[in-house]
Amino acid sequence: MVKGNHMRAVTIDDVAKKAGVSIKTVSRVVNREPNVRAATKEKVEAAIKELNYRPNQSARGLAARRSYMIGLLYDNPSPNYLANLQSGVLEACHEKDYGLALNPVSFHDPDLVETVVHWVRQSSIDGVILTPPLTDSIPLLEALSQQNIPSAVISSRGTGDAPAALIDEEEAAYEMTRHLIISGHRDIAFIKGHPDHYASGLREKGFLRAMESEGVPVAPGFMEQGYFDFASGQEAASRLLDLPKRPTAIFASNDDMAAAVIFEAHSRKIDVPGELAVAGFDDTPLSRQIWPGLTTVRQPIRAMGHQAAGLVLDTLAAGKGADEERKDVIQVDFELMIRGSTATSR
Amino acid sequence: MVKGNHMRAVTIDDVAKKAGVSIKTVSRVVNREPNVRAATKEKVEAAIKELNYRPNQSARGLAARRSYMIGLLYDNPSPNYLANLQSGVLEACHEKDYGLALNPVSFHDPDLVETVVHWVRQSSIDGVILTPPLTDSIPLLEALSQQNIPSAVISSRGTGDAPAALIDEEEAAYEMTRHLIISGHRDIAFIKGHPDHYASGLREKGFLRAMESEGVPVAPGFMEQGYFDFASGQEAASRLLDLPKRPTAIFASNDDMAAAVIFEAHSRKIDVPGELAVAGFDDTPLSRQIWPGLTTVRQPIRAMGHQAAGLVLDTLAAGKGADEERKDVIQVDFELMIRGSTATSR
DNA sequence: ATGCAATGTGACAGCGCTGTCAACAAAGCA
DNA sequence: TGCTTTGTTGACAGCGCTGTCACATTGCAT
Repeated sequence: MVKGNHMRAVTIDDVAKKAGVSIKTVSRVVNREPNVRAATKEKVEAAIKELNYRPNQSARGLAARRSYMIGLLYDNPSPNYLANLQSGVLEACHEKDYGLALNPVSFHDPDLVETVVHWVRQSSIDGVILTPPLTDSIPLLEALSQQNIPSAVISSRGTGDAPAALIDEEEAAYEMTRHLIISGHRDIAFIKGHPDHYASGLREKGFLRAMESEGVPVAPGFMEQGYFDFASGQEAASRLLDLPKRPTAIFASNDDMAAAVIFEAHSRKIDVPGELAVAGFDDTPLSRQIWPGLTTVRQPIRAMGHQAAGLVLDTLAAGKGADEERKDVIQVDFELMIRGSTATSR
Repeated sequence: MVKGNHMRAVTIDDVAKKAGVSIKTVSRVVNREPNVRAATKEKVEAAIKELNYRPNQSARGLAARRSYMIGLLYDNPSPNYLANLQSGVLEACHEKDYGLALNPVSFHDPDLVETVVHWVRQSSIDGVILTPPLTDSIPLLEALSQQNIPSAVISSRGTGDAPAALIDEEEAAYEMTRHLIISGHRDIAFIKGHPDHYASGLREKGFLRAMESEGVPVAPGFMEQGYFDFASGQEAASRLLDLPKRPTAIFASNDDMAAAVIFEAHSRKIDVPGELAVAGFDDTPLSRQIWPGLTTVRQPIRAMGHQAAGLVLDTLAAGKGADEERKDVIQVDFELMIRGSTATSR
């Protein structure tokens, strides 16, 4: 029952002693504060490296009244989305020696705002990243802004003054629709995304704009409501494929629903892409793992996560507050991934 | 440029004042320490509730020399696996007011042990959860044990003395194989899992045991090496389906590889399950999203994450150290999910 | 040289909590 | 009844760091 020789971790004092300076100077170097002479800085950095010193987060957090953590808020996203995003965010955090706290919440929770604000306060979370559909909750955005909590949103509605990392959803949907039209389709159906997500509207708008600009009418019954999950996609597909004159192409607002369309087509022995072309949105791994490969819009989720975290961390580094109305919007490029599900054979 | 009316969060002093006791007593109640009179405890709890008090983690961490965080170590798992597991772990952490720190590492990193130990020390992580294949790194397990860092493993090799949450991998593979045999197959091929994972061996063993006990020989060339990812599954499937006398059933060691088999079959116009039955392992969402639905073994990953976190937190609560050789192993039930990919039609 | 701002550095308090230990109350025992 | 034992509570130090502010040093113009 040896009580573990918990050899004391190296502290700022050790570093200060070794470098022959005061702990405050070490603190300055660690926190990249100005007004440290280059020579001093080097000495300290050498000592840090030699002792392999890493500041104690609890002590830092207590003294500075912050946690050196940012929060990631999400509501039941697809595992692929979450894993990718998280990986990007984590990377950015790691670079800046920040921690990441996860907080799964519910968009429809009536106490959402209070829950989040209280969580941030009591954990001294320094900033938060919001993912859809939370990015579209005006009350939440307002509360965060008003409470002076630095935040960034992923793929937001673009409204609100939080910095954002996003793609041009409408343009992406527009181009995908054009791809279908150019491939020769005219009977194109669309499965809408979850109405809670602002992006759903943008994707729909892009679709409609392409149809209109190309002079292709949208047949009655060709706009179906979906909710971004497989089951809703399946239902929508089922209705579309039961239509007396069914579409020759279906554009679903995300990959899960597109996969469901292909699933339904398969089980009705409808050939994809021969009799039905299918397109999705997101480029999740799923799109490469089903057959035929799913044509979709690639969103660099991981990169967006990284960017968004960067935005929050920059805000933190800069003003130590979300005061100055920085309205950064990082728009990253999407890419059409053309795969088998829209292949035009003949 | 208002400096944010960061209304001071409620502290232990506020609670103590309101309850008319010393802060130490509040601390006792919060930490469920013994020797507090019931009446006192109630007073304190009332005050806590009324003020909506939650202890400051940084202060707690600093004073108690621990972080009230556990770490989740993983090496590039599938997004589905990670998301599920994490969700379970997070839930358990939440219940006990613990935080979760994520740490993606690399199994093949030569400094793995040092990296992990140092991370745990410097972040004062209180305990860790390991996921495959890290669970199979003897040096890592030994280091954690020797350094007295409470840990639990998910689906471990069962060796080592860390508590574990696992399923009977071999039995699951055995039963799945029997399912294929009973369905009338005799030409059954097997795609092995990543050799770094101990579970791969168990699944293979279960397969072989079933074949042997049913007196079904394994044809030459019917054991293929895979690495748990789609690409490797695709290569293995490709080789198997190119065989002069190809299998009528393929059992892949996980869903990603099984999906790849189905993909390959589709692209060669081989009917699944008519000409080729396919079985996987894990029951990821993918298995329901491809066509035909994938027969697979359901592992309750989320529940296992919850359990594993519970094991670590219990250790923490109990001995405040990993001293007493607790060798808990929670074995959870698996379930055969029979879907279209092994349907026996005729 | 001399003065004065700009720059660099350190002493020290204290962040909110837990561990230690001492004080005191209640209960058990002879 | 006095004494020990056990249970309950509080005073206080200090965890490792940052913020504040005072002081030391430098650069530059005079």
